[in-house]
Amino acid sequence: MGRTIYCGLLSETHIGEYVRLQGWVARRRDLGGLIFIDLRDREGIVQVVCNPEVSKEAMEVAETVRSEYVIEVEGTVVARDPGAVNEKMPTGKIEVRVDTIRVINESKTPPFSITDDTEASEEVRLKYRYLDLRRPVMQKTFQLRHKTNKAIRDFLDSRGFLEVETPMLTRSTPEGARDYLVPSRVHPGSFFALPQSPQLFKQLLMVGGMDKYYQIVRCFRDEDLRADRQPEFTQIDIEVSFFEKEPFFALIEDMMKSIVKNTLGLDLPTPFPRLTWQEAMARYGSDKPDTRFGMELLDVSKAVENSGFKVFADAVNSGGQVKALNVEGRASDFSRKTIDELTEFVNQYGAKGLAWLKVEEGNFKGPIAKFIDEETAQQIKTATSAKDGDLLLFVADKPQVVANSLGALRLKLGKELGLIDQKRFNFLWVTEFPLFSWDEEEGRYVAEHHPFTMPMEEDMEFLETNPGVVRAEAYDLVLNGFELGSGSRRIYRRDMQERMFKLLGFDLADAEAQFGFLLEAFDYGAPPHGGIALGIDRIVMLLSGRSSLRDTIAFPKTANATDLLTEAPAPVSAKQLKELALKLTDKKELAAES
RNA sequence: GGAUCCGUGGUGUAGCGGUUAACAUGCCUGCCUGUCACGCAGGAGAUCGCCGGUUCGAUCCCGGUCGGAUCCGCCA
Repeated sequence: MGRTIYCGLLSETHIGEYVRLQGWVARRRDLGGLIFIDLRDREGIVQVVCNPEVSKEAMEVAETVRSEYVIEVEGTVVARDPGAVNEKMPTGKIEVRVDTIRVINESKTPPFSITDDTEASEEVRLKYRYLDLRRPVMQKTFQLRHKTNKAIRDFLDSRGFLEVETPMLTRSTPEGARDYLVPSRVHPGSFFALPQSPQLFKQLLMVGGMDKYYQIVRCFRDEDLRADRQPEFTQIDIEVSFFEKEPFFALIEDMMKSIVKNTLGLDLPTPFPRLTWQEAMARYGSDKPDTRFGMELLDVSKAVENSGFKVFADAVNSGGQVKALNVEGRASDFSRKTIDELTEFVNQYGAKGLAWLKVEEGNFKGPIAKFIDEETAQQIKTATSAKDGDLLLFVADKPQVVANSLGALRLKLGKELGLIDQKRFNFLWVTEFPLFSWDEEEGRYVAEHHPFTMPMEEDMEFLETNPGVVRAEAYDLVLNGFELGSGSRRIYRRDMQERMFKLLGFDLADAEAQFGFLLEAFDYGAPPHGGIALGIDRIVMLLSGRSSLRDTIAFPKTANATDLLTEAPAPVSAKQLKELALKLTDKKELAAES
């Protein structure tokens, strides 16, 4: 016979009821003549009491149980004496007076304490992930993740969307992330790729008349990891036919509203603010700005272009810019040593230096102050609104370096100075992304979003003449400085798609070989369409206030792309390799040859 | 591919060119009828990640390697 209720759901309303509980021993307090057990299950913890005056047999069993034993108890829910109430526990006003205990399974002593405040390193937690998952905070995260998925499905169902699955074994296509490859046994020498996203399939579903599609789908990218990047991750992938931008933005806003309402119970204001990519880069130095605090990038290029400080003037006159952050009122918090550390920080982003000025009694102070003439000083003050007690931090460089370094510095300072309101959820659309970006390595333009993105109508004329300025009908949804996902209106005509491939430097035969199926599909009445894909892991991470994607994935990979629990990846047998017609080369030998 | 930080009883940390390798917690035993981080008394528990070098002597210094974390590059 099963449980009658979860431990964590018991409350004063159950006083007097006879219950059967099944769970894990979180803690045992043996007072000699009385034993308390904190019993834990998915929903929480409740205290059960074994008293020989109630049941001598139960007492004897209770003496043998240890941490993480799986037990079943039966007994009566009773109110605790006023003096024995534990205000810190949700179930602290009651306890269960035990009649019988049964040990269902014993447990070795766990390697770390199964509590929210466990001290165990992440390495240990991942090795014993099944124990880590028992911690209440993990249980809550995965309940939140479930609610997120359910909110998405309920919402999209109510709007007439169909969930359609697409292949996991598909073909490798050029562009984009490195593929995870799967060798074909039936076709030696040929490989499937695991999908980076279902992009082409969802477009084909539109050609296939599905009209409104969504899928909660696993995606794979064989690139290096970050705290917010895993090699396999889950997207909510959405595509609609007869796409129109405004209704579509409203749809996604309503979906996010529904997610936040159904998980955290909060009402999200809509519509979300929008920034063009240009403006985001100019003001925040990022295409995914965290708008929970100010301290925006301030352009002082005009102010310093004729100044006596050569570093600044030269930067502007060679096509670069000079921008500043105004750390308002905090000048006295920054010593030379701390500024030196900030300089090292921006060096990582390619900035050659970090100039600074403090404002004291209306005057600039600092090593570069002597190079700033009075007129320039006035102009800098006007451009930055600098006043007494402020610290100005400058980077002079190419626009991209200025944006990257000051954008990152802004975030770092925002966090360290406590400027960020952790309770806020600042959603933001970033629109009008560039269609292309220049790839130094390849010496050609590459698609900023992907090669199926529609250029903006008004920029079409520059496609061949000045591709760098062409904007795309592409947009990102950003939350608190994290990119939740990207979408776009798609190309749906063969001629436009072929033009795009040409611009990307594909020769027509290659394009035909790799994307012929898509081009051919466009020949058969493809409807205009567009969509978006949002990272569910990241959504859950932000909603649950965690700082690592690993905390939102049941069995995540380490930074080194391995699984410490199963020890995957692992070598395979010679027989398996032979079946797949694969031969291994020594990686070290390979490296030596090249 | 690069940078930085970390690796010492089960867990989390301290430590020092020669120590009986320290502390907390956990674990074991005993006592304890209102605890809830129970308390008290006692006890067990460490190849100081691995390999090599320097040294009379290395957990400590140096080099390499493996593992973990964060960031840059990379991630249409």
